[in-house]
Amino acid sequence: MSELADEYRLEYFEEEGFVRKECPECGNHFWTRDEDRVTCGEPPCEEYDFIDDPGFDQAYSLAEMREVFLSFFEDHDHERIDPYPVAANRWRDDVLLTQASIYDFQPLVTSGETPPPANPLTVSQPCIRMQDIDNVGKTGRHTMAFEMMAHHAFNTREETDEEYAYEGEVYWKSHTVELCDELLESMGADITEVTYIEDPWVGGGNAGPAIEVIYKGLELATLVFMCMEQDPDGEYELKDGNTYSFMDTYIVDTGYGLERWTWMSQGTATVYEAIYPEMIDFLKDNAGIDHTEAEAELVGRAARLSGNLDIDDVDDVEAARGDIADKLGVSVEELRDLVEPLEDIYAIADHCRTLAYMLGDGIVPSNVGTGYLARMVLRRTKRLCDTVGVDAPLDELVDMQAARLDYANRDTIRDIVRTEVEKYRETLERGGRRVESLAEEYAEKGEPIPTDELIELYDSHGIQPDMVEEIAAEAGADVDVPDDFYSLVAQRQETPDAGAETADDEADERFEDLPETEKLYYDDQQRTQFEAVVLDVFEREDGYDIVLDQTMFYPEGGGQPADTGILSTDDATVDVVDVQIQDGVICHRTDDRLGKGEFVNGQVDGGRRRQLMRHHTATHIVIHAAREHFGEHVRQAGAQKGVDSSRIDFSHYDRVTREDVKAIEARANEIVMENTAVTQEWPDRHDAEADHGFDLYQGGIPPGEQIRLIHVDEDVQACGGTHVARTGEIGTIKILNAERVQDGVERITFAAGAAAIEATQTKEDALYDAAATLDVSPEEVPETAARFFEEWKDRGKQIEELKEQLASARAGGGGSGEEVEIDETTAVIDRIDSDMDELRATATAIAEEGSVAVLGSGQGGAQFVVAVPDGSAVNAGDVVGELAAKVGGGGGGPPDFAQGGGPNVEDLDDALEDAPDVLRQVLDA
RNA sequence: GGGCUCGUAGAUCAGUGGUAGAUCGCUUCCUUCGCAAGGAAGAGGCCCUGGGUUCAAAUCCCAGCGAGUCCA
Repeated sequence: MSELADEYRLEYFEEEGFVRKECPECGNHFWTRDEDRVTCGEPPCEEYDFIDDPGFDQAYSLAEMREVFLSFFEDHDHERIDPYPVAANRWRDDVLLTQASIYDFQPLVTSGETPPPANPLTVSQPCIRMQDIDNVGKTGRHTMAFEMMAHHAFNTREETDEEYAYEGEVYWKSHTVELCDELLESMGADITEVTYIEDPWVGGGNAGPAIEVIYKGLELATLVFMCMEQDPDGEYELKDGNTYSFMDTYIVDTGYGLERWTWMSQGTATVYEAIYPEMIDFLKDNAGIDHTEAEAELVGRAARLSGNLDIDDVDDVEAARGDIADKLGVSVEELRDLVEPLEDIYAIADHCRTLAYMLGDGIVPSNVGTGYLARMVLRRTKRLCDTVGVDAPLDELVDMQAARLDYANRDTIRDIVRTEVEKYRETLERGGRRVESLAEEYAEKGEPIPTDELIELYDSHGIQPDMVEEIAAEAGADVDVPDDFYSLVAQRQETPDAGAETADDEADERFEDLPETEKLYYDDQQRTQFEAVVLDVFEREDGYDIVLDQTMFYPEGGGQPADTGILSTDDATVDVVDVQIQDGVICHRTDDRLGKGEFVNGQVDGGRRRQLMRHHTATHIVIHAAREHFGEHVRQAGAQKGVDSSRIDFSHYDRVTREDVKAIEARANEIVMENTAVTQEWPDRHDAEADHGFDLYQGGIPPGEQIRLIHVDEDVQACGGTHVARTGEIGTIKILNAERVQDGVERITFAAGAAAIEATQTKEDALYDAAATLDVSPEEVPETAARFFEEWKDRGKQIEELKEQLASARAGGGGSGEEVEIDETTAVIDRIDSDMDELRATATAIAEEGSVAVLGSGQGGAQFVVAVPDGSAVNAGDVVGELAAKVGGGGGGPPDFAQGGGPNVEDLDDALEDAPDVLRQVLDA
């Protein structure tokens, strides 16, 4: 750490007369204006000093504070930008949720590939940190949802030769601290009390010096100066044990906690009361929490005390509870009864805000990804409501936060919450029944419910151990929840190795030197013929990769398969079977080679290409129609175009019904019939984002300063695929199927153009065939099929009845069977060539008459049934075993009724002849 | 993306290779002025689909479809 010490010697500190000190408590170095200052000022070295004594001139609400911050930086030459969604996986695949403002600009802007929307800029970015979920409500200062107010500046070093999307230095460390100081002063803070602690930052492969800003015991901001990257040869070893070196880009990354600034301005006991007071009041009222003045005073003192303690997570809170109770002169139980409901209410308010951000940004609850996180938060919130006795519907609570945050899709949010709460209720009901029967079972045995049952209940059925305890107690069963329960669950999840990762193809040096191929397929998407020069040819295992200077062949990408076709010179023609793009260079996989430097004539398979274009444009239309039909939360989650059919996966919180399909199909074909123009444009990416928002990037985020937009009707998407010129060229769109691929993700398969006609005809053929078989018109098929099915069932019942009648008739002496006296009883031995059902019925009937039945059948192999009347000493299982052995098989069953058989039908009669002997033998044994 | 659990009567679920069951609901009858309830009888099952193993599969194995759940 000390290696970076020089990085903190800022001009600003020098000009303002700051001194650098070392905190005697924690050993950290910090900068202060106060020469007499001893500690760094951050708990636990020092205590909160702003509760009931706000550190700013006036109290601000959350919204007011946000505005003060953003306009301060606007006044200091920053451009204000709109916040990004909390679902960070919309633009990057390494994280699920936005956890800091810098996430907005990773990885494309921080690496210098793409320019920032403005430079410098300021933003108040909603963030969600799931890792704080257990602390919320308990520590008094943790929230899962928060807004990180920030200002960022993106700089590149003067001396670099590389090209970056931004150039030169906007400002760096000194000015950043100066701005922070000025902001604090403008709020009325006593800046001699502010300390700047040196705290190098490392994360996500980047690093740099950073400064924590502490005021009155509260960390108000972190100023990060990202300027290093992980480098095995780097000269700086930082706290994560890796070595780092300086980058060409260096970025000011600040984070000012909106909630904390608001709290500082109000000095309430906890942060929650400062940021959503009206919601806290509502929840308290709804849960019937009504404190006497003495109680309220006690709660306030407890909050202040816990604020002053070294509390980083919920375990500390539990540990500290006893100390706090002592200091307040009450029992731990008394304190807990008073404080716990409040903690739950704080958590509910925070969780509802989290849900409002998530659902408001279009996250759909699911069993995967961000959807799973949303579901987890929702269920947890519902449990908290039930525990503390809040009976207001959850959708109303989430809506209160959504209204505060000004979301436009509040109806959808409420709908999603209602659907999810209902699903959860069903899960609980199902689980409850399961636990009840399990509890009764073990209560009867007098055993506690074993751990592996608990693990399965949780892992497979989503039932928390504490819920099992509750229900089991009612049934009188014990439950022993082991301390390491969750690690046992994790163990069960472990899989026996995922297998080695596939090794990357080694980089081809000749390949890297090639220029980017000129893409003719964007100039005129209708053309299929072109001329080009062969730049290079690579021999591959199963053919050749030919690189041209320009091409009309579309490489596989964005869910659109590659074009096929031919390349020909004066004396040779090769087939193009696949086309791939890598770093802008397009490779044509061919069956034979062409000479380097030759002129070629390229011809794309036009029929195939046109069909792919129809399907690609149709994909945009279908998703657009689905969005119109279901709402804005519908978002592409993957797509694959083909020649015969295409499919599109999209987020939606309910099943797609037949009615939905019809409506979407109708709307999609309306757009086709309107025959509107499909247009492309290449706007600046930030203009495009400003105009259309992040919904542009349904198929992924492309790099670069300009992006390609495709307009179809009112739909706009960033897309690299090829499209028809007018929607009418699609001909028709036929939805073939709708299915659920994951919870919260639906798949629609459809066909366009000729493929739609073919698909429809195939389906009609099936209907016509069925109609012909039933000898009715297609319209009558459903009714007739239903009638036939009913009749078929009736006949089954009739046959069964007749078999039973036949059986009792046979038993009554109508059969042809041989009767033999064995011991005291009569045995009927007979061969009836019928199925097992009839054999069984007959045997049962004979046994009811008081005789032993030994029946054989040659149908479907040699089969036996032996039935024995009550009180007979014959063991039917043994008899069948012996007989079946004679036909090369086996058999068995209970002593009074057994079945068996074997493959050798020709030995059946012999076996039956031996039956009397077998019976006697079995009796004697 | 991975793991796990479950698909049996209208509903909820038993049934671990050998004749498909229970409870509730439903229908009819009896008791009652009527209702709640009680008594009696009865109807209601391609045991999710398709393969495989076996003399024999609701049951065991594989695949698919459907539902649920945990984790990243």
